[in-house]
Amino acid sequence: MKKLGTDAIEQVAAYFRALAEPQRLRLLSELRQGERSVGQLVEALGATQSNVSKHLEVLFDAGLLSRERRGTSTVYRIAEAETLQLCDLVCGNVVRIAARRAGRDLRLGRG
Amino acid sequence: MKKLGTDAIEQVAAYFRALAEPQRLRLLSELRQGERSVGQLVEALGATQSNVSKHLEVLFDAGLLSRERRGTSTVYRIAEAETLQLCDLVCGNVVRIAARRAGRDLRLGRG
DNA sequence: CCTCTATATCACTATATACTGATATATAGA
DNA sequence: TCTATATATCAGTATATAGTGATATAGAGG
Repeated sequence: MKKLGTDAIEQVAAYFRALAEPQRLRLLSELRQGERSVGQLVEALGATQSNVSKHLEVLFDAGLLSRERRGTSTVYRIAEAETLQLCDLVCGNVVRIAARRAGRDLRLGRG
Repeated sequence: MKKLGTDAIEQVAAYFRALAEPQRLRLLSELRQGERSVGQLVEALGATQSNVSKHLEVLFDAGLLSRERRGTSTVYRIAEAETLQLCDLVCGNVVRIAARRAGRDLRLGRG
């Protein structure tokens, strides 16, 4: 990370913010299997249509998803392979952090 | 990303949430140069001590930072190299998304 | 113990946003 | 045009959290 300007920092924060929500991560997880219509996603998550639509909008605005109108439906898909790479990296980090914490807890604060 | 349980999803979201704040990204950017005391970070960001301390707590709780008491000071550092890798990846994504948007804007909605 | 300094935490306010139910918009077909 | 379906958006509420100033805590030194 070089010196980032205020705008760039805010953009990066916005990117992370889009990912900082369980429901949106579930949507990404679902879309990882392939493109899906809003209705299919509503079904898959068991959430309200309004809720899913709004979260999809957030992900789309953040540039994480692309979409395409198909008849009366809108089909969403993950915009870039790098998004998945990112999720994988974070999942790995989370696992490592959990392991580190568990280890420290077991050794009673020696980590 | 395999099927993640509710807890795991929430943990990943929490990890992203910790990163979803400009002030915290600035702290990470500062700490990328090496360990720093709270006072040094207050100076570097030009923020209040209370504010910096709280953000450091959030990053620490998320497992992104480690800390060490040294006299009356507390010194923070980035806990894992992977955290930086993550930031770099996101910075790259943000740049690409911006470029994609710019291109689409220029071509009037053909992207 | 007293004081100085560094840091953490508290009480409070302001703002952002997740959620819901209702409504608006858009497309397909009769 | 009228209807049905799919999706987007609106209005309202509840909750989370960023920010501030004040206070509490902890270590160093007299």
